[in-house]
Amino acid sequence: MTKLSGGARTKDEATSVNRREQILEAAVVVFAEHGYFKATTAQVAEKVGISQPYIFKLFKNKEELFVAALDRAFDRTIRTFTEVKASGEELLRESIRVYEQMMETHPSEIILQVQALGIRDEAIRRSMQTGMHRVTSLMESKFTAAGIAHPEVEVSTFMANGMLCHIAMALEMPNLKPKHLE
Amino acid sequence: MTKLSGGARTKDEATSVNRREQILEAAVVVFAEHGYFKATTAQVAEKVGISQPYIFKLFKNKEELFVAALDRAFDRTIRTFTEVKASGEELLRESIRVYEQMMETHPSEIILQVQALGIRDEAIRRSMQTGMHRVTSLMESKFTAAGIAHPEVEVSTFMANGMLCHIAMALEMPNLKPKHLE
DNA sequence: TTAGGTAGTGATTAATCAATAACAAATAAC
DNA sequence: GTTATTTGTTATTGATTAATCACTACCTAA
Repeated sequence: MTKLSGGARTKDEATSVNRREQILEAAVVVFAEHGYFKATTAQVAEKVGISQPYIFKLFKNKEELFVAALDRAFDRTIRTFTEVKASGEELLRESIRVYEQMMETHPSEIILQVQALGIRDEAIRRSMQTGMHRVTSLMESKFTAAGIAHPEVEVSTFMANGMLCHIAMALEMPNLKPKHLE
Repeated sequence: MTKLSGGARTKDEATSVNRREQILEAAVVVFAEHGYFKATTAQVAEKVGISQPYIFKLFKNKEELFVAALDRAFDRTIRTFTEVKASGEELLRESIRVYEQMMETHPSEIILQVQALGIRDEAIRRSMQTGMHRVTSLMESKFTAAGIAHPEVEVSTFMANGMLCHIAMALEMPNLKPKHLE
């Protein structure tokens, strides 16, 4: 086997870095399906194909695992919106488009964000706060750079409709989705 | 003591109807503070001044208690918006006003609604669905009766901003509140 | 060849809590 | 004044599950 440093090994090899990723991927799905408290670390482990205790070698506790999964979801959100290259008028339309795309490709991460809204846990709330702040700030700078008239108001409306969309999905109420999207 | 039927006795008397109300009032606060899963029936009981098992004489289980508390929160929301007597232009402004008032007078019920968004439990989700539907339908009929141009779109925007407001409160992020409110 | 690191497991536990059962006291009814 | 009903309590348990501990197998570098 070739000598390799760090995490740059082949994909199916079990480095702890790979395991972390696998666990996170499973955790997002399990947490989204059952909710933070009902989901068990055993379910996550089973999905990955490892033993339940091993999760605690890579994550300090269940809370930290959830926070890491949540951060992952926000990372994707940020990345998705960052990649939007559109100017002026089209920025809003294009942002909505990629958002809707993300709802289809990564529904569990959306559900996770909705769940985190209601969890009263300190660490999770902080993670949620910074996540929301990151998205808001990003959109504000993009809207401003695009020369949109009242960026603050537009971003606020964008976030409001985005959250209503999230909620419609989490509650399985398609009729609740923002109306002017069509 | 006068013989009375139903729940129309003096307030400090311990009829099961009164107890139900007391328990619900306490439950709203306890659930809002700790979240559905972390909150214990013992905490609710302590706040009322009764024993923990007695709660199960009046509510089948914890889930039913939460659902009853949630329904109560939506009942108030509905009542609040129903009482708005304003026509045309002013309906929206007045609706926002009473909503903001409710956020100050009954914050726990708002928090409860946000929490319920993320709970994956069947019964709770159904209750949340009908709650959201009731509010949406009510506002739609009011907006329509007031002769507002595109009632569906206006209601959707109203709901979106309302939910963002809820979220801003639950996350303690005042900056997240809809911008055009000021 | 041995010393050390990485990846992983099985067994267990300590704590928590919803829910039940069995009992008691007060109130109302006849 | 005795019976029935409502209102409540104490004691207890059954189930769940995050987290720890002690241990093994394997690889690799000197």
